[in-house]
Amino acid sequence: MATIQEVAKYAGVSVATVSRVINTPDKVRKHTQFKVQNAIRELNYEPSVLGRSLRTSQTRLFLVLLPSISNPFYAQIINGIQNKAIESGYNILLCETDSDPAREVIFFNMIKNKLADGIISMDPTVNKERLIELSTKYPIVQCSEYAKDNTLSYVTIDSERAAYQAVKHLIKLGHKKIGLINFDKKFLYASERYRGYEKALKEFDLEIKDDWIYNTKHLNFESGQQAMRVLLNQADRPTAVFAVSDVLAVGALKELHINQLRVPEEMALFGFDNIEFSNVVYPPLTTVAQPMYDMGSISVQMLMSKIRGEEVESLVLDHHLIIRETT
Amino acid sequence: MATIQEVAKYAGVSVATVSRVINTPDKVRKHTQFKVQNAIRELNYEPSVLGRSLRTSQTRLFLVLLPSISNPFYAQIINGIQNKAIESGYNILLCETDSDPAREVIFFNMIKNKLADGIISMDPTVNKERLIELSTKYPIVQCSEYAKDNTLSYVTIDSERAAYQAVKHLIKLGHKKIGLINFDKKFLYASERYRGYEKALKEFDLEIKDDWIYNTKHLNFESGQQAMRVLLNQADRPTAVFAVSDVLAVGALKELHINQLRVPEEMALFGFDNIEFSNVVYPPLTTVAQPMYDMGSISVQMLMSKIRGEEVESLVLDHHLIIRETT
DNA sequence: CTGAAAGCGCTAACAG
DNA sequence: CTGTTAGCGCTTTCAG
Repeated sequence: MATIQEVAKYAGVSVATVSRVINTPDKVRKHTQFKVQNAIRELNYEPSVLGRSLRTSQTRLFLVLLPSISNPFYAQIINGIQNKAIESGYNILLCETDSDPAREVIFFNMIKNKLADGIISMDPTVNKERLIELSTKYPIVQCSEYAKDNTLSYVTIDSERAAYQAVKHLIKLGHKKIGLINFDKKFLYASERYRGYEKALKEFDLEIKDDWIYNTKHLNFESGQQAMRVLLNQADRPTAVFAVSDVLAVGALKELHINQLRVPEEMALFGFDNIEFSNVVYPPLTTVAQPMYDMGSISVQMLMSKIRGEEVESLVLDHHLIIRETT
Repeated sequence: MATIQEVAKYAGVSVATVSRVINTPDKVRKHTQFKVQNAIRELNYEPSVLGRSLRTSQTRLFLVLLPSISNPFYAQIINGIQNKAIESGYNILLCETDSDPAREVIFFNMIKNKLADGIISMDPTVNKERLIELSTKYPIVQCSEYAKDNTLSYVTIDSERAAYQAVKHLIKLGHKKIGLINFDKKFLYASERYRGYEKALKEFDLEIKDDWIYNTKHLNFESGQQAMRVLLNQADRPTAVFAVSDVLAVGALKELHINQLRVPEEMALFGFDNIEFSNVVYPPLTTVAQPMYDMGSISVQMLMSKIRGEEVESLVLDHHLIIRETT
């Protein structure tokens, strides 16, 4: 790679002028501009982000933190993020934290080190205190998952209400015994969806039975399957189950197949997230759709505002139920 | 963030000494070390990657190029990459190219700009010429997908042989009419898997019928489903189908469900990749397992060797068939 | 409109 | 063992 000095020498001007041609062309005479442009082309020059960053402290890059790329839920959000970012002249780097605090620190340091201009965090396992502290100094936006702290901006949905509606839908269908496959309640959305579940059951005077609630440790197919196995093993088992994530629901569905239970006749199932898989399994999964693409692109807009130093309002987007064939 | 100067002043030493304490502690007296360590702690100092990079031209970061994170095939490879990278003191940045050449350029520029020390490319759509050219200057390794060019290192499997074995397995089961759901043959693995398919059929004197071969444009569930729909619509339809990717196979399976065909009795199905989902669908998919984790970690080792300036041998790893219930 | 020069944070000779 | 200093590639005053 040629450096700015080489270009300057080649064009017979100073480095300052080269820099001006690149950043503020109006301040340079047309003729000089032309000479420099020519040198740039000839030498195949590209400004070094490193040198520039060191000087200006901006990289036009931002970090997207997510726990694991194997959860398809993130795929579409990232799509939205990526498109909007590129539109705004930014690039994104995906950072898989694997829910490992040590790894998180590495990525946080990247922003401290000015290797990135901002962070979109989608990681529910993120250290909230650290995130809040960091957000006082650097542009940070939370997407989907969020900490209950008003110094931190987020874009998300109303999980409690969505869960409430899902369970209500099961009730309207005549179900009286409704199970819940939940994720570890230390995650905000898990506890919110639990509350929605609870609220619906209470409203219709239905029993909330501990035996019908299973909290998984992990968010993968196997956990969902195992949860359903436990639920099925009860003498008095539920006739419908609400799973707080499609990944869990799909795993649960597998267990139903293994036990040759007819879905939804012998067991109804309601998922959450509307991941691509949910429409490929058989029968297609009834689920809650989040506006994933929008969540992604909006979080970028929010981040851009923050970078510009503007005040940013957090946002709760609409969801909707997608009734397919498991209910 | 505190700078090295502030630390130096606080500790009452020169910046050089601070730098030494960080990079080559042995060259510093214990007592001085202690003072500096203390200052570092007090001021919460972390070396700026930017300043360091500008000076040393290394970031201990590398880029992982992949077309799309929504293909679960990559998840496990990335796992292998990530673990090995961290072990080696490196960090990775995931770069989704979306098969968009423009985006590719951005990431390639990052390495030219010394923002990363190396690249692992898993993108089959990557511009091969550019990659080859780049690889003469920068450390680059291909993982899974590869260009047939011996200047470029890769780690992969023998796709042709794997496909051959898969189809042979179907033949041994008594199938005489075997369809193929393939991906665009401009991708090397697609053409290799095609060759394996062809070879097996020829060996057993079975008909290779164009109508039984469908090349999808995209690599997603829907394409697989559509492919199977076409295959089923034939008057003389195959009794078994080999799909070159689990994603396609899973989509195909959905179409079989919709048509109420019993699997494998009325239609057998063989996938490829052993993605997590393949064992969750019903019936569980027979497929080819690639050593994804190993591919990931080996590609890191290869990249490290390259960074150290060593010669690197490309590698073809073993695969194996996983016979589940769709055959 | 253009050039000279300072400096972003760091490392690595070089001297002592 | 430690300090001084040049310089990585760039942008940005400040003069002219």
